[in-house]
Amino acid sequence: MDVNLVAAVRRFNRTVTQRVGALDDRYMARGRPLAQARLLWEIGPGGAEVAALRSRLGLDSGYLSRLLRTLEGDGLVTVGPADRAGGDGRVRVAALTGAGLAEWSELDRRSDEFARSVLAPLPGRRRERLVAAMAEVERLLVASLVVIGPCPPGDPRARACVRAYAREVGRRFDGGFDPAVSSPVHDEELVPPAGVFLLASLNGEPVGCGAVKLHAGAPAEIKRVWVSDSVRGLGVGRRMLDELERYAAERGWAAVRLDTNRALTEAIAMYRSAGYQEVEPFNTEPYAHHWFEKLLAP
Amino acid sequence: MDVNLVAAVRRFNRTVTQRVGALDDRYMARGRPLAQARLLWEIGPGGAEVAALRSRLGLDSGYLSRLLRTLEGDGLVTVGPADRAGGDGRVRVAALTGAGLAEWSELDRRSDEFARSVLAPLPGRRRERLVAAMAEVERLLVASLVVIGPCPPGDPRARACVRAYAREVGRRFDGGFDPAVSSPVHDEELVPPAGVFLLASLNGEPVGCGAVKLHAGAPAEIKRVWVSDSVRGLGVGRRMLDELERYAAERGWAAVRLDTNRALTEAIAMYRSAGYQEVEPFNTEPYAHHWFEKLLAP
DNA sequence: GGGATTGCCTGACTAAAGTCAGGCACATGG
DNA sequence: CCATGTGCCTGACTTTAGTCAGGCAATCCC
Repeated sequence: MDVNLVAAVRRFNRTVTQRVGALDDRYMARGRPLAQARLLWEIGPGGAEVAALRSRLGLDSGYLSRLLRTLEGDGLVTVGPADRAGGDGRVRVAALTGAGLAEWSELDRRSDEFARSVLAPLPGRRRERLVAAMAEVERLLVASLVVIGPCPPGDPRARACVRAYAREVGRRFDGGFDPAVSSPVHDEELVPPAGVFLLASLNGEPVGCGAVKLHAGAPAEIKRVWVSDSVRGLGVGRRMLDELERYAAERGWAAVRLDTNRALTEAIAMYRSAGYQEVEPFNTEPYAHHWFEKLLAP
Repeated sequence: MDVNLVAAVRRFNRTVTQRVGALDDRYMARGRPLAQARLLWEIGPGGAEVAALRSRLGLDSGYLSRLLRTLEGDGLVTVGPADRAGGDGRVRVAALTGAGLAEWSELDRRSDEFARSVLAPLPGRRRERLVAAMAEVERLLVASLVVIGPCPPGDPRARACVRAYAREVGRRFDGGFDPAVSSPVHDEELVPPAGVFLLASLNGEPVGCGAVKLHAGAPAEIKRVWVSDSVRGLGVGRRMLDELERYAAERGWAAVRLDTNRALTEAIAMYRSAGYQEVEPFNTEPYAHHWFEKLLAP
């Protein structure tokens, strides 16, 4: 990887995280310990479950409990049982009191003020360029936060991805898409050792999927490669494809293949650029127009 | 200010400083307290004076001393008197030992690795776009770190700016620039109550200057407005002008004026866009081609 | 040369952050 | 309905970060 690019990223990290980050903290914690301020902020006007707070802030259970007790003692927060009927009686939710809400608004105001202080010294044009550049950095950084890993096909997140996939395909195919007509894929085929289902997640939210079936005595077959709109163009599809190929290659398969619909033009371009060759139809999938195959390096 | 811009900056701050910043810290501090790791890093292979470390890291004198003692105890650092002949016998320099250098290299390697991990998931094109956007964000953020404040004209930083100003003017004027020919400005004229000299600094380094003389019974006169190349285009000149005008207005002056050379085209454009009107020559400055005046709001 | 200043150090603190073990109440799956 | 697990809590700790006052030696400025 180009050394100049790496150096530029390092410079950016240094400038931005140290200076802006540190300043941001000072703005947040108004006399209050930073951890408390962050917690108060994270609870927010709508309240939050204690478990959610723990995972969002990455805090130890005991430490969080103590922080909540302190805020409760200051009259900013109330912690009580979740009042959802039929809910788990163990989970507790934290909510802001009137005073807590006032405090939260103050934090919100300060956060706003800080953002303004970043923009204020710039002339109008540059302001817009800064914001545009920030949006681009943010969007592209997201790519490094997407993690791809195996997931049972029955998992709700996996199901959500497959549904999103079907919805999109239904919207884009000329004559719509009827899952009953397409050749079916059963969950058992996507569980090791028969195959695998991979999920791409961003901060725990599913943003893409892909699967491979390891057919005995035939090339492995890639299915259901899908990437959410929110992260399209960030190379997630390509990484998914790489992972699926790697899975097959590591288990001894020498080739993978897949079929696709002519409406999915970006997908087709990606397959070609990833080294897939168009081949004669190898199945009778009614929605397919193109069939691809790629030989895997051993 | 546009609410959308503010919201975008806040989103950026949140994503970048919290996620990237936190990760960066984890990468840095390998088992060692973060403050120690940062200090080790800041000392660097070339060593550093203790005073410099204190100001760069913003640490309390006692705390820094203790940190150095700890690193010394771990055999990573040696602290000794500065060995420059004729140097101040009180200043001490910290230097890395062999083990310290190894540790430093490891930190460097990790920092590199982290930068790579940000770039790695992206396809090549996007990688370059990310780096370009980062560079733009960094550059434009710098504007918010520039502070403008009064400074005695005899201060070495002020002198450095005035020298840089004269150098640049000498380079750009058709026939060069000879300070002896130009109408002189004496330090006393730029000290309250006669006038003021303002310095623009970025992290303590001078990056621009400007001065105003409060003539009795005449418009105040703006002199020596200069901005370093490194921060040009970020609105620093305009801010400097605003501050100088404010200074004069607050003390009861109703107008400011200035003269300038035709070679300084951006400056002339800035004066016009800031509301300055071209007027007849009000002095006999040999290097001036344009004279401007602006009425100040009371 | 003597008083004030500066650079660095030590001792004596405090507050914040974070860890760990255990305990109670509720939930869940046989 | 019992064993096991989960969510939250408390008590008892440690480590890290940071502050403040004072002190010594070198230096600077009359």
